[in-house]
Amino acid sequence: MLSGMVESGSAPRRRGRPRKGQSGDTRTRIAEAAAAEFSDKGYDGTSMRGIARRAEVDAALVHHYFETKAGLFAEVVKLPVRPDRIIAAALDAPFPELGGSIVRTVLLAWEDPKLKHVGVTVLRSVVTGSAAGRLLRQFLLRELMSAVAERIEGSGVDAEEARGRASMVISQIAGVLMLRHVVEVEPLVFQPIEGVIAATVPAVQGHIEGVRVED
Amino acid sequence: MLSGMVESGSAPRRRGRPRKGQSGDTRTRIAEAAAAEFSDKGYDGTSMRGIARRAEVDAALVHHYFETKAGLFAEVVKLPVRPDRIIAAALDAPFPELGGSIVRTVLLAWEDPKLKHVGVTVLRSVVTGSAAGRLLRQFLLRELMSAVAERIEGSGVDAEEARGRASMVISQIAGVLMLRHVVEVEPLVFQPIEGVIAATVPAVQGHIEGVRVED
DNA sequence: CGAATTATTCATCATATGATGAATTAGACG
DNA sequence: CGTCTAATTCATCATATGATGAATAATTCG
Repeated sequence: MLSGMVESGSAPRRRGRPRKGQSGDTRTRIAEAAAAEFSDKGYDGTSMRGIARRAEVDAALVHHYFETKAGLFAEVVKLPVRPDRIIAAALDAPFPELGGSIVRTVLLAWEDPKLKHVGVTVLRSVVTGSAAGRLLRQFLLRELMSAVAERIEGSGVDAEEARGRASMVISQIAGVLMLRHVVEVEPLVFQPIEGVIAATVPAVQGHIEGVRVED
Repeated sequence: MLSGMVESGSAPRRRGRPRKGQSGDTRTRIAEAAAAEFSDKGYDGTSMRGIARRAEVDAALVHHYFETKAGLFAEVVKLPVRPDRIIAAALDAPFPELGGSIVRTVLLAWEDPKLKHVGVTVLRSVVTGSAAGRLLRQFLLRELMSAVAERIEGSGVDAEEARGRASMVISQIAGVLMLRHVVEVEPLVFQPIEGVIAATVPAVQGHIEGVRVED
C-alpha cells in the first residue's frame, strides 16, 4: 500500500487549487450537501465534517465559504422561495374554497424536492427547539399563521377566534407534512399527492369555518 | 471553565455517601431531571452532564444508576405510560363517537405534566430521526396507528383505505399535540383544553368516516 | 512575467461529551 | 467492633466537534 492511501476509494485529494473545470461549483455543492445533511439529521445532528464528507471536500473549506455553522444553516434555509408570497397567493381565494387553495398550494409546493429539503429542515429545527429553530419559529408563526388568521378575520370573525381557527388549520397541515415528509409514515408517503390533498381539504375547510362539536 | 471555581451558590458537595435522609430518592431525582432535559432539548441536545447539573449531582452518579445515556433514555420514555392501553380504551366506542373518544383521551392524557414530558420527548425524537427515535417510531406506527386502522377496518372499510384514514387521524392529532405542547403556539397553548378538543373532534371524526373532496 | 487572489488541504486548538475506575464517606449487618 | 456494600464525588480518557491559521497550488490581472 502506498503511504497516503486511505481505505475506501477516496483518493487523498491534492493540496492546492485544482486545475480549471475539475470541480464544478464547489460552493454550491457544499450548500447542497449541507441542505441534505440538515434535512436528514437536523441542525444539531449535522456536523461540519459530515457536510464536508458528503461534499467530498475538506472540512476547512466549508468554513472557508460559510464562516460558521449557523451561517451555513441560515444560507441553506434562506428559501429558494418566499413562503409568505406563496401563502399570500393561496389566501387569495373565495371563502368556501380557501381550504382547498391553502392545502393544495402548500402540499404541492412540498412535492418539489428542493423545497422539501428546506422544509424538512425547518420543521425539524422548529420542533427541536434548537437555537437555530427559534428564529424560524418566530418567522413562521408571525408571518404565516397571522396571514391565515387575518384572512379568516376578514370574513367577519373576531380576531381571537380567527387566531384559534388559524392555528387549527396549521395544526392539520403541519401534521400531514410531518407524517408524509418528516416521519415518512407508510400510507401517507406512498399515496399520490392528490389523494392526500383530497383527504386534507375538508378538515382544513372545517377549521376555517370554525366547525365545533357541541358539549 | 476554571476547575475549582463554582460560580453560582452551589457549594462543592461532600465526597462520600451522604448522611441519611439528606437526599431523597436520588435515582428518581435523576430520572426526573433527565425526563425534563430530554423533553426540553431532545435526545441529542441533552448531555449527561446537563442532567447531572439539573439533578444537582455529579455526572458520574448518573452513569452509576443508569449505565449509558441510551439506557437512561429508554427508562425515561418507558416509565409511566402504556400508550397501547390508553388507545385501546379510547377505541372502545361506537363509531359515530370514535373521533370524540380518541381525541378526548389523547388530548386529556397529554394535559398530565408527567405524561406530557415523556410525550414531548417521544415526539421530538421521532421527528429528529435520532437513533433513539427510530425504535419509538416503529412502536408508535405499528402499535398505535395499526390499532386505529383495525378499528376503522372493523366497520367495513377495506384495509388499505382504513390505513389511509388512520394516518389522517394521526396527522391531525399529532399536529395539535405538536403545536400545543412541542412548538407551543400561542393560541393553542392558552386555550382551555376543552376548546381544543371541541375544535379537533370534527376533523378527526371526518377522517375516520373518510370524508373526501370530489375533484 | 510577477503579484495578488482564489481554491483547496493540513495541522492544530480549545472545548464538550460519554464513559470508566478509583477514592471517599456512610449505612447495614454480623 | 469489623467488614461489606451503597452512595457519592474526583480524575481522567478517548473521541468528536467548531474553529483558525498556515501551507500549497492554480487562476487572474496589471
